[in-house]
Amino acid sequence: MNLKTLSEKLGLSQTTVSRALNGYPEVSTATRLRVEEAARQYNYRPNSRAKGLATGRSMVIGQIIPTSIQHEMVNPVFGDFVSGATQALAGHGYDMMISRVLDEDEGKVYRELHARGAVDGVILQGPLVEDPRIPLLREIGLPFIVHGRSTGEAGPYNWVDVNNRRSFQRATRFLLDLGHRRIGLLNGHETMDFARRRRAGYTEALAGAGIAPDPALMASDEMTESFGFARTRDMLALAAPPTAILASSMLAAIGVRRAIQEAGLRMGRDVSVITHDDDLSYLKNGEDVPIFTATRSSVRRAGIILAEKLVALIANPAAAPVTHMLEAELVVGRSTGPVPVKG
Amino acid sequence: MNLKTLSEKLGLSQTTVSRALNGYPEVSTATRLRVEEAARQYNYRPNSRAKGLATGRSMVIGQIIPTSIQHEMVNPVFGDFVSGATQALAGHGYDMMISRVLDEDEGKVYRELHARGAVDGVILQGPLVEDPRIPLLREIGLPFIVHGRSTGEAGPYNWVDVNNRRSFQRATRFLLDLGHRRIGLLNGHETMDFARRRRAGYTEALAGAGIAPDPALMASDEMTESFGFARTRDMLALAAPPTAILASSMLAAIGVRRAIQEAGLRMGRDVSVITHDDDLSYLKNGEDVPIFTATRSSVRRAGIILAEKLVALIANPAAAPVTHMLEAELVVGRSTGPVPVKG
DNA sequence: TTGAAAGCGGTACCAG
DNA sequence: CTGGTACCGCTTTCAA
Repeated sequence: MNLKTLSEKLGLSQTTVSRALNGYPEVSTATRLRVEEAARQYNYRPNSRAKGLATGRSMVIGQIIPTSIQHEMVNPVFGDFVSGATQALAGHGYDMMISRVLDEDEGKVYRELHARGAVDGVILQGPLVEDPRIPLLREIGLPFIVHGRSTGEAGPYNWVDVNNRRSFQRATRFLLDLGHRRIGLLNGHETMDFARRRRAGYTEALAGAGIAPDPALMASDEMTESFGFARTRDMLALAAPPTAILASSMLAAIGVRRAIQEAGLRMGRDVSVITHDDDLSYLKNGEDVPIFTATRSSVRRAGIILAEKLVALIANPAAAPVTHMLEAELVVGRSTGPVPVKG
Repeated sequence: MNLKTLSEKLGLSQTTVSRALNGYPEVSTATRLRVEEAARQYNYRPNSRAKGLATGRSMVIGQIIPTSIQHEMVNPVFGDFVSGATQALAGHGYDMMISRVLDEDEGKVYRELHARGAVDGVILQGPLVEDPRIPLLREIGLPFIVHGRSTGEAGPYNWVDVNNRRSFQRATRFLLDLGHRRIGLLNGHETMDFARRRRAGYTEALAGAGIAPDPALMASDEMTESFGFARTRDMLALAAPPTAILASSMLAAIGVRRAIQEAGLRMGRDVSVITHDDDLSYLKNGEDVPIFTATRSSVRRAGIILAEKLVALIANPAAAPVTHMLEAELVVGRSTGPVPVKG
């Protein structure tokens, strides 16, 4: 069923039917109701491509899958982000399109998406320090919003980020307050902006306690389970092992926990772990592990907020840059008293 | 840059330029080269919507995000599937569009996608036993391929699935061969077709060893970490606890490991765990934990295979139904000798 | 081998 | 308040 046949059935012009369906005021109520009824009856939906051609907008938002370069695996919370963003976009009539790049040349893809008119805007994931994609998107004039920020980027841009620095500062301070002095940091790749900020928060908190950061307690790499495992094992083998560890991702944390277990130690007794995670069963079940921030649900929420901002941005490109800072919740466990400090 | 201005710059008609760019044979080589050069120079890309309008195809494949109903969280391997599928689709000029439904009425979304002409085909995720979406898609005539199968579906349909039954049969048998007699199964919701098949494989293997399945050792629910934790804890508290556990997902397995640890037991010594996982560091590091199948990479591979089949299917709708069975690898650990059996 | 023109299915301007 | 018509950018007959 298309507009032409629908209007013929109604004995009206395409113009009138279109207007009735799109809420234009100059249509009589009687006609509007009649048209809406018929549209419902025939299950009419305007063709997306035709509509897009006529209006010059695609009503599609693009996103490039953030795959880790080495293992071409996707962050496990990606789905949650997409779920949130897609839901929010749908509320404004937008669809979400996913792309992927094999090589490093993400710029080529953005250029092409724009040239084809395939998307009205894009979401930029996993920003690096001094990320070249930002000036590129600005140059080609494709509306975009960044999930995260990019240190070193001078110009204005729109972003939604979680307060990584502050979160890790608080988490570190929390551990310091419990009496820990040797705190390990398993961080993401420090080309990634978020990782840089997390380390900053960590070292700031240490500095506040008069502790110089120990390179042997800081690792940064792709956040896989084996990374978490290997580095934790190394750290636990040190002459002065850490009594607490900050893990920057769910996968890494799994490795951390396993390494602790294999070393014959117990989490929350011999070694405290703070990590991004969202399963509060740790707390519910009395495990002495403070949880840092609710990744899965917060990522979903970030997707929603980000999508809303992007839609607003496209509607009004002249508006001032949009920024939004999410504060991570620091959910702490039942360990109100100090965790026994080893060594 | 659009076709009109490009052809004007070349002093050719739109027709000729279009033909040259789309590889039609009736264009002289000289013209073709000239056109291609100009297209490159001006970075010309045909407008997707216009092309789609003219050809009647959208060159877009749709997919609805499989969110778990209760916790609205997305399977962590979803991103890997999308990554694989998107990559394969891109090779054929297709884009991937993601949708999401809030209510149970996925059918409405399919109807709309089809009516709008937004997609040329869809990928169906997470099929249930007797899944109503399959007859629905058939009815509305939208090409589709199922990731998994649906027991009880009489008509023909296209699918790509992993051999869940056989995998769990082999895994169970492997444990039986090691001397285990009490084997727990943490399964997904058994409305899901894959969960039903996994249980079948499990019970078949037990039957082969003359063991009657014990309801106290079988749990099935949404595969979260807390599910894995809680049910494992329950099972370990039994008078006759399991000496091995089959966990149906990565998240559940995390919970399993934690419960084992909390009970003061050691994995691979007191309790063996077989699970879907892909981080081979377990093996590399000598942990006595057999790994069942490489989820992340195999899901990615499934995405690729599925996308290829769907593209072929759309190109030739009259062809016989496409089916593809993936055999899961059973990667076993270093425990060539029997694992000490407790109790 | 090339080009003119008629769609594809909508939107939106301009009349009436 | 309603309708005629000119696009939107591309493909595809049909003629030349």
